[in-house]
Amino acid sequence: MKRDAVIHAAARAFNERGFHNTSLDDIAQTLEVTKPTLYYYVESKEQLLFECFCAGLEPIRAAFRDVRQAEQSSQPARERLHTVLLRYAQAIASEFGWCMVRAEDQDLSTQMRGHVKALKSEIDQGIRRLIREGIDDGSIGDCDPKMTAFALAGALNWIAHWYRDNQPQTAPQIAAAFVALFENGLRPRSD
Amino acid sequence: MKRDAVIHAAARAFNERGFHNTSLDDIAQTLEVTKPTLYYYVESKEQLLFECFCAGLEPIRAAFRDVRQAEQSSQPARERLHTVLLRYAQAIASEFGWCMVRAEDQDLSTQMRGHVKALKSEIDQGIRRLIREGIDDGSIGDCDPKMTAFALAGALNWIAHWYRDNQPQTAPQIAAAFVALFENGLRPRSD
DNA sequence: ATCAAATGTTACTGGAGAGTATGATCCTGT
DNA sequence: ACAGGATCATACTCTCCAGTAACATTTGAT
Repeated sequence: MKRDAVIHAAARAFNERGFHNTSLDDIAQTLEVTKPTLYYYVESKEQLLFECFCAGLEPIRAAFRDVRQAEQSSQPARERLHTVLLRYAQAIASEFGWCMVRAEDQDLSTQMRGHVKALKSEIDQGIRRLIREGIDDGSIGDCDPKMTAFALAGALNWIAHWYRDNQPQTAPQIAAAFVALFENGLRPRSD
Repeated sequence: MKRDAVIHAAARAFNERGFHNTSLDDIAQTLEVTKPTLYYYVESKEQLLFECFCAGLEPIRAAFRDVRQAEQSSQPARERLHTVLLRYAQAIASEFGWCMVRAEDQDLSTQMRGHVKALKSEIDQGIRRLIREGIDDGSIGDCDPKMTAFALAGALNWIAHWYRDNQPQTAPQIAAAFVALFENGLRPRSD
């Protein structure tokens, strides 16, 4: 579907220049078509942003589904969280990172804003739940799940602000370094 | 100086509606004046954003100056980092948080963009340095200073995305929870 | 009192860009 | 071969808003 090409081109453009500094003419030019062509595939600039958001979010939701399915396995929750965070980081480093993380609510209509909030909240709750499970099974030390989830997600979301494709580290390497820090903390460990 | 009132009003407006969804008329209305009055105090919308950025950043720079001055003290670097991060978090939770963290480079002219980048880099380098010192004096475990600085700053910067004044937790409480997590890590500790 | 400077206002310009009206062309099935 | 939908272009409209010109008023120093 060419519609996907439009979504991808939009995501890349938003990534580079931001939503308001990207005109539909810009996106069209990238695809070597004209603006009305875009309107054939999408009904407004706002919807374009929304689609980019959803496209980028999907891999993260998939990660949650996977660990949920493996829930019966005796794997401690901290390791399941580890898995989710790795995939989360890669999603944020994708071309959709900007749309998921930096786009402003105010650029969306009330309905879509509601959708977006619900999806974001779903992710947040998923992380909190894994943290609670970790506290229960002893794989995670005592902490406030809400604040901890904010801190973890924040550090990873921030990747969208500085990551570029020509980075020396690949996304998985960055994710691994981050998760190691979260797990071990700054203070040296004896074990 | 009334100029400060303009800066503050702009910061609050950008915070609530974003840069591009805020017109100068909006800001002027908040102050019960008209648009040309703003131009008496500031020469462009862009400069307004820049000033907000600088105003918000200043407390962070001050925090670095303070710990630098206390460098001779035998305080381990991890504790000095702790201090800086607490003040950093409060700065991000201020009304200037949006301007420091969410504003896009592309909304600034080339020169100002350069300025902003330099200032941000200065902060980043300061954090990295404290981390290196901590590794050297043994108060921080082995880690990559660059990635660690990104993770710490990212988690704190992210506060600007979700913090609202009516939050149950105050900014210092949030900061304390975050720093505790960074220091101890998720894995339970025996000590 | 008076004249600048400082501080504001009303009423514009100019450009950018989202979205559209209208019509051309291509492609597919019959 | 040709009807009709799918795909795309040209050439607009319309609104919003940053920035400005020209003019009013207030304030402070002499």
